Amino acid sequence: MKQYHIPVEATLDVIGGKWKVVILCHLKKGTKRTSELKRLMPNITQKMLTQQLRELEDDGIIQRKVYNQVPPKVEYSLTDYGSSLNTILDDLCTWGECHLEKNNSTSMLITIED
Amino acid sequence: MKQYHIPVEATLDVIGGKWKVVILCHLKKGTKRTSELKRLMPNITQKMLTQQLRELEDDGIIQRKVYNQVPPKVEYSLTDYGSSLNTILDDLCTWGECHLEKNNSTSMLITIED
DNA sequence: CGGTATCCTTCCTGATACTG
DNA sequence: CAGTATCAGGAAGGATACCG
Repeated sequence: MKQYHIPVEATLDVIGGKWKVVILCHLKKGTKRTSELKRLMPNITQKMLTQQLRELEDDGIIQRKVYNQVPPKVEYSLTDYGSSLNTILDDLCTWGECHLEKNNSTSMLITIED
Repeated sequence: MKQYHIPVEATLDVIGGKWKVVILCHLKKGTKRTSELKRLMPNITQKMLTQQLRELEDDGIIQRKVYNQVPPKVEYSLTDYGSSLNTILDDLCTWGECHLEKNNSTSMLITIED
């Protein structure tokens, strides 16, 4: 069993992956299909997207719903437990916005509209 | 210039390093010497500790104070700007505590007393 | 459309030695 | 004490091709 030295390490184990916070920020706004997530994160590879989604699912943060149809359709959404991260996710987003403003670098931001 | 797709990526660029949140959680409780940080994080290597501290310093999150004496003494502390992360750090810690409790895994936690 | 498998690069670790 | 340097090995992440 894994051993931590301070509790925050447990949080990082769950949301510390390179793309997990970004994925959760998108899912916080609502259910998304795999292809939607991919489009919202142009720089993520298919492999990493699947991998990070699986780990979040295994930790009970997100829910995976498969529609048995052709072509396939898979939807991801936050679980109730995952929603307990909403405050943190909001604060992380807000801090990022302020950080960008502070550096007069709003031009650094490209927002892909939903 | 770096391009982001959503603001939270800017936050992750600053505190997304493998050990940065843990370091910041320790510094939030007060100024620490290098050796203290090393003791609080037994699993971090000297190299990574120095590296993560440098990056945090470059981003204006922490302050490095060198005392010109023998043996050398170096102290690290949060800057005012770094303190703007305090709420986030607290929430991350709290969530980790709840997560550990939920999994009935308080035994997973080893706290090294200051 | 969603996911796997393979290969490759980069980052991180561990150990050790060395400097001011 | 704090930091740098080196090098080997492992883990995490990325690029590409392929499958149902």
